[in-house]
Amino acid sequence: MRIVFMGTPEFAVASLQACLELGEVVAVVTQPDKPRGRGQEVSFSPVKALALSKGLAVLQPPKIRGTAFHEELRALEADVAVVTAYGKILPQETLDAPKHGCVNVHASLLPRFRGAAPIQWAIASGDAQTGVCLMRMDAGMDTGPIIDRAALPILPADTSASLHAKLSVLGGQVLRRSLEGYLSGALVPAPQPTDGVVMAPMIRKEDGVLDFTKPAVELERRMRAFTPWPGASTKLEGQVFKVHAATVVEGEGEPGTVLSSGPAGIVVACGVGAIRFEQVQPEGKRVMNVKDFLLGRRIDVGGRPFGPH
RNA sequence: CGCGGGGUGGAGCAGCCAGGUAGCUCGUCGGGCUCAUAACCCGAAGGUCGCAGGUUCAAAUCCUGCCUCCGCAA
Repeated sequence: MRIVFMGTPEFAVASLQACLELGEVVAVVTQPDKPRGRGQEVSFSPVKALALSKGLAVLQPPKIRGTAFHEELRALEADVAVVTAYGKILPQETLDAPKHGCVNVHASLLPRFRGAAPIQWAIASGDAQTGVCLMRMDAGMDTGPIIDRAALPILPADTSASLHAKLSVLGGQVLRRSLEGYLSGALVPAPQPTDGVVMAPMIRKEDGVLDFTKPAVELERRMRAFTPWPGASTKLEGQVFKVHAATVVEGEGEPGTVLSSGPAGIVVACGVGAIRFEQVQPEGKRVMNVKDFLLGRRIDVGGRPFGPH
C-alpha cells in the first residue's frame, strides 16, 4: 500500500515507524524547519529526522491551502494518508486527495477530548484512563468516525511526558492492527457518540501558573498534566519559581500561606487542602530538591512569598 | 548574532559592583552528652573559586575569549 505520512513531533514517530512496516511510505509531510530553542538555532522535527534517516521524500509546505501542495499530493497516488500530530488543520481538499482519505491517530478516547491537547486535559481532569483512537478524518475537529481504539490507565504518577510516550507506542500498535482492515473494507468506521463530547483546547502558557485558591488535588493534577510544558510555576521575589514535583497533603490556611518548611518540603495552603513542594527550580537555576533549596534560602512559615507579585 | 541569570570544599548559597586572610547553612568523619532523636556540644578532613589568556606588587573579585547549566522568548 502507498502511504503518505503526515506528522511532526516525537509523538508521531512511532506512527511513522508503524507505517514503514505496513507499506511503502511515498512521502512524509511535516512542519517546516524553524528556529527554536535558546540561541534560535534552526532545527527540524523528530519526524523529519526519522524520514531522512530512512531516505524518504520529505515535504514541508509552509501553507497547505491554495498552494501547489495538493497537486503534489495527488500525484503521489497514495492509498491513504496517515496523520499523527501534524500540527495544522487539514482542508477538505487534502482529506480527499488519497484514495481512501486521511486517517488520524488521536490521543484520547473520543469523543472525549477533541482538539490539540487531549493528553494534558485527560490528566488535568483526573480521568482514570485514556487511550488512542484511529479515525477517518472529516472536516471537523476530531469528529470523524472511529476505526479502532485502545485504552490505557492513567497512573497516579503519570505526567504528560510519560503518557505521551506510552500513547505514542499504542498509536503505532493500533495502526498495525487496523489500517489494513480499514483499507480493505473489513473495518467499517463507526460514527462517534453524540454525547460525552469534551474539548481539549491548546494549552496556554498561563495554564501553568499555580492558583492556590484552587483545591490542592486540582493543582497537583495540573502540574502533572502540564509537564513538561508549560510546567507549574509561580513567582518568588519577582522571579520565576517552578515546581517540578509536589504532593497533596493535609492542611488548611489562607491560600498561598506557607504552613511548614523543611527538608520534607514546603507546604502551601490551597483552596482545599495543601500542597507540598518537593522539587523546585528557581529562575536561572537547575531543578533541585526542596531540601537543597532551603540550605541556601529561608522560607518562613506563615508568610505568603509565592504569587504573581 | 533574540533577551537574561548561573558555574566558589559532597549539596544549596554568600563574597564580586568599591582587588589584598575562602564565609554561611547542611552533609561527611572522629569524639562527647542523652532512654532517645533531622536533637545538642566539641573537634577534623575536604576548595588549582568552570577553562585559557590579560591587567596588577596582588585577581574568586577587573578585562578578553572559550566551555557548560538554566530562565524568558520562539
